[in-house]
Amino acid sequence: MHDVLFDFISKYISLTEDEKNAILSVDIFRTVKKGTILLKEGQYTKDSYFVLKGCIRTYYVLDNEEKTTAFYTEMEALTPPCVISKTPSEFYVSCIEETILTVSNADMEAEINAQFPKFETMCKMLSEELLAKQRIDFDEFKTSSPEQRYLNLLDKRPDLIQRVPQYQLASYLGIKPESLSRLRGRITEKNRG
Amino acid sequence: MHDVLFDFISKYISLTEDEKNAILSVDIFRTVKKGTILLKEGQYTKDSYFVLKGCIRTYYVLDNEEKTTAFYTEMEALTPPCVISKTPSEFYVSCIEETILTVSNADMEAEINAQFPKFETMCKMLSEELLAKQRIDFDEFKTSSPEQRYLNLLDKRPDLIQRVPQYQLASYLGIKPESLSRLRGRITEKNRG
DNA sequence: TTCATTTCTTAACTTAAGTGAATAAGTCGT
DNA sequence: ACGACTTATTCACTTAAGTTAAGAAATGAA
Repeated sequence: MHDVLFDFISKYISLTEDEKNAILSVDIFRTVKKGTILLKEGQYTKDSYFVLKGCIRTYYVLDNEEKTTAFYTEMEALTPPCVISKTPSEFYVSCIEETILTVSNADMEAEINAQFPKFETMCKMLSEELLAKQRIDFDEFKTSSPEQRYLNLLDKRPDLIQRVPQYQLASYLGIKPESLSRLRGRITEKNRG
Repeated sequence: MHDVLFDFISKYISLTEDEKNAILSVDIFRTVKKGTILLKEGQYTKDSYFVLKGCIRTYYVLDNEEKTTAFYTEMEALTPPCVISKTPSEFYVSCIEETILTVSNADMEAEINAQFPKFETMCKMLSEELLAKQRIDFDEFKTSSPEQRYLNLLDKRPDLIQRVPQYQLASYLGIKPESLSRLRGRITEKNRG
């Protein structure tokens, strides 16, 4: 299981056995079951998450409706904005499936940095890469219709459509569940001709 | 003029005179006039931009139509995703107004880092902060209607509505220029009763 | 100032998303 | 297997965005 973490890290920097042990000695692996809420709206937290296996999502509750805005699956990391801004969280984080993840914070990061500074370099590379990736996603979202977004998702992350309830996918695509259902109908209609 | 840059940096780290000089010795200040294209689709580049005064925008050309997705004004930084991914750029960067900015790349950054390592810490903080900020923006975009987005922009960045042509604001809001014009009419209509 | 070009508005029409409500299908725990 | 609850579909209706096209307003250059 730890392999997933080290495979991920090795994309950025190479690790000696000592360094691996340094990480294992501080890092906390957690297994959480489906439906567990890791973070609630209004809570303060310093924790970042890294998904080793499973799936978590972030959602807001607006006008008594859940608005899901992101999913994190294998090898994906989430640092909630409230960790950076030191304000109460505006969203919830919950587990869609039984999930294995690491939970870490700035103190732990500092502890690892103290033992090998290249860890900080990795963190910088990682957040630059995430920033660029998210920028592309945002641009794609802005420049395409709900239908194009759905087809794009089908192409890029087909697994999500299998493992996630449709009403959660709907807000992720910026529309209502009824519209997604209709839109899907329209597409299969087309494909039959 | 350099003050804008140092004011910005001082939000993250404090600088000695020597350190300021180290930055000035490598950094390149450029003044570019309205309409100048800093980056074209298909080009390779290693350059990041930091706006000291003025405004630049990023836009795609899709189906022969410009799709503007972001604006950068005073104290805002842009590292195009293609710099990170080392692929040709998917978008254009151009100046909306006469603009003063710094243009820097990883080599220059390394040169500064060599002289004072806390610069890297600042870069990490900066990209983490930008990531969090962009995440909030994306979530707001997903969970609101075009009209709410426009009203939100009016509230948060009223300057943009003044300095940017409306057809560029439209795609930034995820709609067509005609729809933005109509939407604005609807709003002023409401406000008169 | 004048002309050309760019940007914005308006209108009629088409298409799709939002809304409210009812029903169907699927899931979970006992 | 049963009922309770959650999730997905469907329908009729409303609202707003996309499309096409024409014309008005603003901008810029000669």
